[in-house]
Amino acid sequence: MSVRVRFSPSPTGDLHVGNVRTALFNWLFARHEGGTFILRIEDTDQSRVVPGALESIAETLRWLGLEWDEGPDPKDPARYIGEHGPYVQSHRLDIYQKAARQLLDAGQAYLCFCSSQRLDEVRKDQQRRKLPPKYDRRCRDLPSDDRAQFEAQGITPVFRFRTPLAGQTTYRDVIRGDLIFENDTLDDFVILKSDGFPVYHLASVVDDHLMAISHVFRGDEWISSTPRHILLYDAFSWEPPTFAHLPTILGTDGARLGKRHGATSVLQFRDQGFLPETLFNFLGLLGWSLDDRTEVIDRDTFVRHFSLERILKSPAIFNVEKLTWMNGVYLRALPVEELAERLRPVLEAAVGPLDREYLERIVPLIHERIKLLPEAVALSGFFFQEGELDYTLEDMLGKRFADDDAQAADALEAVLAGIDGLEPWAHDGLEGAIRPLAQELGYKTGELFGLIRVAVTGKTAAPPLFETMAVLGQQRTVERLKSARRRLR
RNA sequence: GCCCCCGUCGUCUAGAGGCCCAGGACGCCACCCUUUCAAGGUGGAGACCGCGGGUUCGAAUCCCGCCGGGGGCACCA
Repeated sequence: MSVRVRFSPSPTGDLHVGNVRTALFNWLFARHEGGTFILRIEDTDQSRVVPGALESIAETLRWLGLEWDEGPDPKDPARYIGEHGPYVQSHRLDIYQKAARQLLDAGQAYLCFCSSQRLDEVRKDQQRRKLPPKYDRRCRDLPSDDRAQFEAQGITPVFRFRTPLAGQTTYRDVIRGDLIFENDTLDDFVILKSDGFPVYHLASVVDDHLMAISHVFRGDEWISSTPRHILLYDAFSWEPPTFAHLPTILGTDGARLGKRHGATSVLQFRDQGFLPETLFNFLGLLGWSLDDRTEVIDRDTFVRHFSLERILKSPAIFNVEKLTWMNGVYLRALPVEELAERLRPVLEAAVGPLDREYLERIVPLIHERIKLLPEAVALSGFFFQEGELDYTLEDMLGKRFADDDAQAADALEAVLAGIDGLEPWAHDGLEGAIRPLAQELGYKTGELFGLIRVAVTGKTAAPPLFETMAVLGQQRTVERLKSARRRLR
């Protein structure tokens, strides 16, 4: 039997890391098994649909390289890819209505005319009496006279599933083993709403069957709903798929990921300067591991080794610090030209159009110093700055020259003299001219270099001095040294 | 209230009865390298394996109870 899995988000907003981890595991399993990865949009609650959410979902998946084999065509919402479509549930209403009708005719479902007010009252009363809130089955065996009366009043009924009153419903979860539920803890849930839309349970069961889904990987918040789904498969005489309920991803405080946790949307992480390969790797390791030591894993290795057996049961807290470390790892692994191109948009937004050659000389200097793309701006800004640098005398003078402006000025003077007319203007020549000066003037190299560093970059922490001066160019370097000298007068 | 799931360093995890007085990674702290910052290297602190009982010659690993955390119980998904 061929492996067919689906990722089926609701278009209610951006995908957060939990959703995406679910998508990733589905995708990995499909690729590992040579199966099919399907994207399905579950928009049966029209009131919650957010415009643009579908586009955002597609963008997130594409950014991470989780391409789907069947699903909506991102280029044209009216079309779709695959033979089991459409893949947007609101385009499949007739299918669900037919299915609901089928259950009704078979006596597996019934019409319910109860108003939402009555339902609310029943629920409130049950809660007040510390009873589990459950539909009281008022319409389960409604005499046909009553039904005719309700219909005459023009009440649109909902379809409810006729849940067995006794017995057990069980299923085997690949990750958690056998799960057993008493049917009397379940109630007669709605399958078709009065607006003609199905409820999740019906829609997903019908679609998973029609789309020949073999494995359902989804968040573990669905564990308690699964018996309902099993009951539905039974009612239709369909073979249920294999279920695997993935552990939750929690926020730093151990609570469910939500608005209070800073960035949780994957697109936000992208905008903060994380690379897609970082998110892919990191999310792939939340609830799954390759072995006892490997942390950095490329996508081919993930695909090759992904296995159900190594999926964890326990929830994981999303640790941004480790994510940031990992981004540094991926950044450092990037070839210079590629990093330059990824950095270009970020830098150009800050300093304007960039010369390719200049950029590619700067990138190696900040390469192993950035963990996030936008950090490049702060780290390399002085390379692009025109005119005077902004720094304090205190920073420039450091401990050694703190009370001795005149000595600092003399030192700078000596440096200027040393590099005057230097040819070629490159690392080795600069070092050859400046390093001996420290000893001649009686300073430690670090003391002299520190002075120059701030004069030239405006910062106490910067890339290696001579490389920096070489890339910065003779004219700018000399200008800045002179400017620093002037400030000391 | 009822039902279900989960429980190894702060965090991500390895561990499927003896290899574990528990290994790796992030973070943290030292030291080394070094012109600063990074990167890299070495070392360290950090987990009485949620707690209490069993079973066993032997348990993080098996069983029971408890506690803690999370989820579900909608004409939401």
